[in-house]
Amino acid sequence: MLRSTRQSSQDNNAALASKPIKTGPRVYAEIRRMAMDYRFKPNERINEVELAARLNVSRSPIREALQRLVTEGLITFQTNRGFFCRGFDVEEVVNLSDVRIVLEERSVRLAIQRATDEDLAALANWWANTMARADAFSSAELTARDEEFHIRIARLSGNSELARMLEGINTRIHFVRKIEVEKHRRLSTTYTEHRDIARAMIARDADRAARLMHDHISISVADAMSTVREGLARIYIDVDQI
Amino acid sequence: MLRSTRQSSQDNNAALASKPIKTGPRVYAEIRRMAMDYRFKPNERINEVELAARLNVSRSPIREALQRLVTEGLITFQTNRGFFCRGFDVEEVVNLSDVRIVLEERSVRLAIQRATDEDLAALANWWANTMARADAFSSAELTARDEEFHIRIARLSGNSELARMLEGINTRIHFVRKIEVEKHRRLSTTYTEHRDIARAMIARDADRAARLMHDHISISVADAMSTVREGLARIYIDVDQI
DNA sequence: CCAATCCGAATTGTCGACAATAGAAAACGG
DNA sequence: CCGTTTTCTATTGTCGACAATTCGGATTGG
Repeated sequence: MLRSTRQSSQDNNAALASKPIKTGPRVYAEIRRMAMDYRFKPNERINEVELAARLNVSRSPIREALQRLVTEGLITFQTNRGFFCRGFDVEEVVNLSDVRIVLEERSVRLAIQRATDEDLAALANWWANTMARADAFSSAELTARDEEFHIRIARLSGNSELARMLEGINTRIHFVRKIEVEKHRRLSTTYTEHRDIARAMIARDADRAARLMHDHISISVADAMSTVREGLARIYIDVDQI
Repeated sequence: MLRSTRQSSQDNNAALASKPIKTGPRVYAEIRRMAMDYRFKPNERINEVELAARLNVSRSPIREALQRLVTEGLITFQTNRGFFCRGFDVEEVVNLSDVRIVLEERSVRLAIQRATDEDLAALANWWANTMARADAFSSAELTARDEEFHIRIARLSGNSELARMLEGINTRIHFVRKIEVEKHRRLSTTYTEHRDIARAMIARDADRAARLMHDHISISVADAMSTVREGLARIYIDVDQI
């Protein structure tokens, strides 16, 4: 016998053990992560009912979440045809990275202007700590740390809109970062580059910090792109998960 | 006797005379414009049923549109409390403008690199034409032309993501632009500034174009902000429309 | 054998209904 | 008279249902 969907969704939450997140935001977060990780096949239509069934909710919260993700650029939409996972588009990544570079340069410059010595020291220490424990982290965790380094600087810039946009870009190029991290697991150029950026910030050397940031991003993006072009990166994993 | 809502919405479309736009996108566009023009009282809650009644649709398309507008930064949202019109926040405008400056600088630089001579000539001609007919335009039309000038450059940059972000910023600072246009109706500094930018682009003088763009934006924003701070601008109009 | 046309199944678009929640008003107690 | 608790009302969150549309396969004609 069927229990009401509402009940089952409650049960589901209970089953997830102490996760009292409202279903709306939860659904949004889950779908978002799926899109970030290319868990939908590129360019394939996203079936609303199927997704709804999988997440144990009705189509309403699904559609709301999908609509939001459209404006965030994670998926696309065509009237009467539905939502589509974006394909992996090299030009898109290049464009986003170009934007990212100027925003991150501005970000460090503002942070150098506005952050306190304590803030910058904390940043450097946090990163040093991360570097020291790098081996203990999974690739996913390392990717998250990489992203966090940049986001922390954006926060220190004092410009919340700038931070917001960079976060938006991050979610869209998440996959590229993942490639980089997995590829260079041991080859720790990223780590020293971040360290040097932090040092330049502490020295309040805006031009140097901006240049380091610029190079850091362009090099890693170019590297990731060449990996992609050589077909060495698996874009998505076709899982028959529950 | 009540006709089905679907029918009445069809009738509504027919009544609007040759406007066969689907209701979903139409609703989104209308609400978006309302938000852009601060037709909701700042910081006030947006009542879904009221809005639905006014636009002759059910709450579903309303909510979808509102969700999208949240991610675009035009309105805010709190779980179980609903959607709120953003207040007019000076710091937000300043932050957005700061971002806008770096993006527009990048925009001109890329356009200078990539656009053809014809493209740039067309830009300059179009603007010259606009200037010549400036007196015939309403303030709203002039504002639109101002926005279009910048968007055209963004398109010429060849970076669609850049253009997209600038469009997003534009919708959020639309009100500030409107202030500027209404204030300087006759004082045509904007017109000559745009003209000079176009000329610098034709001359392929990237540094000069970028600098002009930078100054153009910072000056107009600073000017608009002082107008706002002096309380000379009416933020919204309380209309008891239909 | 291929192209165009026509169905029928699958999917989206929108709706009205109901449950859960928040906020306001009323009742209560000090 | 003021602060707290309770009740009530207005609003949001989610759902299932149905209409409109699209897509793929079968059918037909060349």
